[in-house]
Amino acid sequence: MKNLRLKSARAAKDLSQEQLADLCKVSRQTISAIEKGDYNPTINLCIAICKVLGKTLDELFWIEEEA
Amino acid sequence: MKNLRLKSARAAKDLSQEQLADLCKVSRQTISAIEKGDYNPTINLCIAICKVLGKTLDELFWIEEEA
DNA sequence: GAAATTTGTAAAATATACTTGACAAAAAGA
DNA sequence: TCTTTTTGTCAAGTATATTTTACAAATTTC
Repeated sequence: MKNLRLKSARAAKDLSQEQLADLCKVSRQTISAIEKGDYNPTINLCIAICKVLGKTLDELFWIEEEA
Repeated sequence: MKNLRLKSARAAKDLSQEQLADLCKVSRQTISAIEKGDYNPTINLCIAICKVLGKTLDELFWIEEEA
């Protein structure tokens, strides 16, 4: 499932995937894969992304419904 | 760094590490390692733990200060 | 509409999350 | 004290997160 909240938060800071990736010290493909979904990043990376984008874990990564 | 919030939330539900592990479909050692700290679980596992314990990501896994 | 930037995606390699099995120490219950 | 349960930890293996390189499609900018 796509993570549109992340895509939106990144857009709000006017950052490209590559810029966000650099700030999180991770590759561009990793950011792309997370936004694309079907991906299971580590909590430390999620926290790093949240801090760069000024959001919390719940705001960007919490999922209400999960099969 | 130890995750005492997780340990506390588990105690509040009166669950052993092994019981929590079973409910999260993960090994006991993995739960032990997460509570012990120095560990970097995936976001999906964190979400599974949160749901079992009735907590949110921010409550159990958010970190204010990170070197 | 050409050039530059951004994004999607794929394959192979590497790093690391997680498992399994096992044993000892600590804690809890009798 | 004795027994049972819980927890810490280690070593070797498996699964998967992440990297690197690369190319094409899409978007933006001039």
